[in-house]
Amino acid sequence: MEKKKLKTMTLDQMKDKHIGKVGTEKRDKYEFDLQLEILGETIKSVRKERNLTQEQLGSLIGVQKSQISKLERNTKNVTIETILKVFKALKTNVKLSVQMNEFDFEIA
Amino acid sequence: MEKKKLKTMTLDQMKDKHIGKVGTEKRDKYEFDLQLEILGETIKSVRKERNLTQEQLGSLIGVQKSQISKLERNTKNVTIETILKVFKALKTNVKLSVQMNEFDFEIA
DNA sequence: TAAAAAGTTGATATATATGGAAACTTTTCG
DNA sequence: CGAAAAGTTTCCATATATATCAACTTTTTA
Repeated sequence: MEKKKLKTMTLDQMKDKHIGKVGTEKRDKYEFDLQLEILGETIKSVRKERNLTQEQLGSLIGVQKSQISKLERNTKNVTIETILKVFKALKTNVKLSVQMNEFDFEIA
Repeated sequence: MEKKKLKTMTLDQMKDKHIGKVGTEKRDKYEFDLQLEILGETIKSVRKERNLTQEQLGSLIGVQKSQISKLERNTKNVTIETILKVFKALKTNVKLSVQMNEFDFEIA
């Protein structure tokens, strides 16, 4: 997690992406039904917002860029551990909400 | 998914668990940071609320009760596919929300 | 309190998620 | 356009998640 030379993202770089709103004001939030397909897209879009290449994200986690590519295009299923690892590296919080539909549950 | 003899959960059974509130009024919702430990507990608590045994839940999915036990006590990591399968059987909706912390992202 | 039901654990087999390496394609930019 | 950077894909190895079965422990209930 700790690196020697830190290059903090400049405000100008930020302005390019988030016009007007600054700092704590603007907080991007993605919410969606848990699906494999969407998850990959989300990783990609968060990574983009962090202005990272697949290679950079990979090195934060300790994997090759090809691995990131695979996760983003999810050709495969994913484990929770991987999800946590990726979003932690992206300094992004992940919440899971579980909502029971109705009381009409029935058993055989 | 389709079974011959359906035994719908009676309202009385429900009242035991959800005092006062009836039907669509009361909807249980669990929300938590995505963590392995909590997830297992959640499966268990939703299953209990559905008044199912591990064996019954297992048969809905097509696995043995021992497998459900392991998921609930999660001795292991879990894949998204498994999460989806379990909660679908429990007629429970699963949402994932992803929130970016700040703009203070830094790269080496 | 004994039997039945529910849940746990360990051994084991199999499927598949993770990951690297390298070649390849696509995008970016001088 | 042509080179560099970024992203993708294929082949492959390895770790591990899924799952069963059977024996065991714990809980429930008649």
